Amino acid sequence: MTNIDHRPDPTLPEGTRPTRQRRAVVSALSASEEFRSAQEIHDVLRHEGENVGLSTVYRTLQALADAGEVDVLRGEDGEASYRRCSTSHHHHLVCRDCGRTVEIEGPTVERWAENVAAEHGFTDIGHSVEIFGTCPSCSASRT
Amino acid sequence: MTNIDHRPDPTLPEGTRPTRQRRAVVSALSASEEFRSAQEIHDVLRHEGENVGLSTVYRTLQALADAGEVDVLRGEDGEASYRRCSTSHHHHLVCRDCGRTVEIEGPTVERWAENVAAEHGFTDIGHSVEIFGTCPSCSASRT
DNA sequence: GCCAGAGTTGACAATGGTTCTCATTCCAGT
DNA sequence: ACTGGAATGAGAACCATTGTCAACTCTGGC
Repeated sequence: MTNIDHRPDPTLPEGTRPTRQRRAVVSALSASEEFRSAQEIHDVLRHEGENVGLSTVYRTLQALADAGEVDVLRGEDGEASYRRCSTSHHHHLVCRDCGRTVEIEGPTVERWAENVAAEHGFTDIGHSVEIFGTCPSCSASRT
Repeated sequence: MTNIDHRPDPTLPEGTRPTRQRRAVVSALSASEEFRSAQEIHDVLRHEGENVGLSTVYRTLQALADAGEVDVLRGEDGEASYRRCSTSHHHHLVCRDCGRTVEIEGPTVERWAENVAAEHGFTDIGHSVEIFGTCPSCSASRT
């Protein structure tokens, strides 16, 4: 599957050892276009014969997330999902049926968020923006 | 971007019985300006002498959320928090230290989200926007 | 190569929010 | 009051996530 948008494979944070386990997690992430939960990644690795402990999967994903190497998305149920992402700041357009994701850039929103927050005297501003919808193919296959 | 101050007390969804327990949950929500987790509300009620089971608190909050009577916000840890909200569509500016919340309206973002999604052929569009920051009083009391 | 020590791992336990179960209780209409 | 369906609540179950800690494994220095 071609990588149309700029989403380089994640790289391990500096100062960490490139162990077999961590490489496996990274490669599992690289192999998938969609968001995967820690548990799913753990399963994938198991089926590939790569034995990696669940704790390690969690730890590695968290490290990657902290380093900004992967996106973290929280589902309605609060479960965290991870996906490789472009390094620049961006948001997501997610299909609520199939989970297909498009990365979005929006200078408009960035500025808007900054302004609104500043107006209220808030500093140290961050924001999260997710757009949900039904993607073309899913709305086509709707009975 | 306007600051909405009108936040009516939530009302029980139709077709449900206005029991003592449900009333208590609603009134607890009405009494608070901030987001409260289900557990917190349960505690508040307990201290008020209103005995309401935890399950019931969860059920009631979920019903209210489904009916759009309250806002649901998921913290970083995935815990759900509830607050009464204005009925119109809006977003939040949340202080990451004290949890203080300001409701935000942003026609700009609404339009932007619609457009972006439409560009990609997505339909049935919804979105979630939250802005995080440090509020004036919290940034003042920082050591 | 060998060693030492810090980094890393993983089986398992523990945590904690949320949901489920089901016997009991409450409500509305007759 | 009577009755059936809705609602409740104590506790168990669930399950993602985090903590524990002994065993293991890199890496740099010798």
